[in-house]
Amino acid sequence: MLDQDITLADQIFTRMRREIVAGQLPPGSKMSEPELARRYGISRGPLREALRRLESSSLVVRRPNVGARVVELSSEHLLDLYYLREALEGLAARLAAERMGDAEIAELQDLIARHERQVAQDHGLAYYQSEGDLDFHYCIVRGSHNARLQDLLANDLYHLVRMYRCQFAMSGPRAPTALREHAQIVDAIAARDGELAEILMRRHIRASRQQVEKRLNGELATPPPLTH
Amino acid sequence: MLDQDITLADQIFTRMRREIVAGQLPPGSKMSEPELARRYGISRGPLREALRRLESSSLVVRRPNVGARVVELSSEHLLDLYYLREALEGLAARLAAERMGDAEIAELQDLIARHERQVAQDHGLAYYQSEGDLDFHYCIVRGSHNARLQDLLANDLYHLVRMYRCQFAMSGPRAPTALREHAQIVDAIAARDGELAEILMRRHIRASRQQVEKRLNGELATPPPLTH
DNA sequence: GCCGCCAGGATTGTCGACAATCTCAGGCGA
DNA sequence: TCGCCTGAGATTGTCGACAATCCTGGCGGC
Repeated sequence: MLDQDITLADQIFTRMRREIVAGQLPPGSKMSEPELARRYGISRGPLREALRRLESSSLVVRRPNVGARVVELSSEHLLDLYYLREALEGLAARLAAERMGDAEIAELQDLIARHERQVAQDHGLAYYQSEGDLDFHYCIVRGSHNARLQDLLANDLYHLVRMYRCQFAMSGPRAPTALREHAQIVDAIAARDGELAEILMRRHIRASRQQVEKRLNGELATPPPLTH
Repeated sequence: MLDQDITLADQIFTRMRREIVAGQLPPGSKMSEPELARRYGISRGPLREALRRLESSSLVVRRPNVGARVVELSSEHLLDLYYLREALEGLAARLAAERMGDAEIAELQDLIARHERQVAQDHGLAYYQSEGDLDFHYCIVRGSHNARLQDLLANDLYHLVRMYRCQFAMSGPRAPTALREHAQIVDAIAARDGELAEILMRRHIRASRQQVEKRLNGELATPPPLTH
């Protein structure tokens, strides 16, 4: 039909990933192969393949002869993730400043301008928690022209980040600040200053991490990680 | 029997990964499922699972309805890999300096001492191209106490690095230099100087990358990438 | 002579069934 | 009453077979 060239296992993989990230399949819940196969109307073959791919995306954990469960979220792993992003996206920003074409940079500037209009309109409430933030980071990563970096961040880490955001109900008051930092990074890239772009991006992500750490320490009156 | 708790697909996965890295399954070669299943004496089910895991390790590429091939090596992807390692292992070194226990550091120092004795004995010929180099880096990564970073480097990237080393016949005259740089990094970690450890590690990997770039540009009379 | 079309063969994707393994409840003994 | 062992039940791992899809070679038309 439209894009039926995609294999059945791929469809189920994408669908289950979306449901896990959104929380419809809650963390820690057991994923019975026969049950899921009935639920999605497929056989266990493609389903197992989808589970294997979800495992390599770190969205489910499998134990041999026991089964698969949706990954359990922990504040420790969330911080691990931020450290990784700081290093990887810092690299991406540096490479983007060195490698992006002029057209790509213009597109990026346009994206930032759209975000600014949207934030001004919404009073900056729904920027950070929406897809807008990840959109920006995704553009930078794509601009790095490093296939492996792109694959790693876009196919694995960002889905995990979105999962944490949904589950931990993270939004925070960083929306206007984040947007300003984004604009600074774009300026550095437009100026072809890779070193500065890397520094700003690392600082940007470190600030997010530090805010999460504060929240986890209970220093901020924001939604707790989860209700157990 | 010994460690039969491992599932059949896991055994095949590990075995095929070893053969791909060593070059027994040459890059670009087609991996027919019936043929491989006969060859390893298993069915296509576990074999497909092993192929899927090899794909997520970037050792094979699969196209729907077409099949799997051993990944093609390219100098571009090799450089991508070095950029990633520079960022990730720099992070690992910083975290290691902050988080390693005293016992772990003593172990690391012991490893370096053993390497020094070995290099003195072998006149430094076979250090860089052996597993010794990756052993060192693996210890640092383990010391980062960041599960995701550890998983990423040890389970995926290092196998790719070893594959490139085997296929490109990379050794180079960097053996004594590399060992000296390793010792400096260990000193920084022992001094709990995370910032310095990161700088030194990044410089260490960048130097390797630059040497590879020179070689790819034909400025060094060393084995060419591959004979086509 | 070159390009497009078509059938043959092989390969991959998918399915249902059987065997091996784990989990959990219940009973026995100390 | 607590702990260990055992057996039923369910689940995962593995296998072989069928259907859908793709590559290869040859043929006909321009």
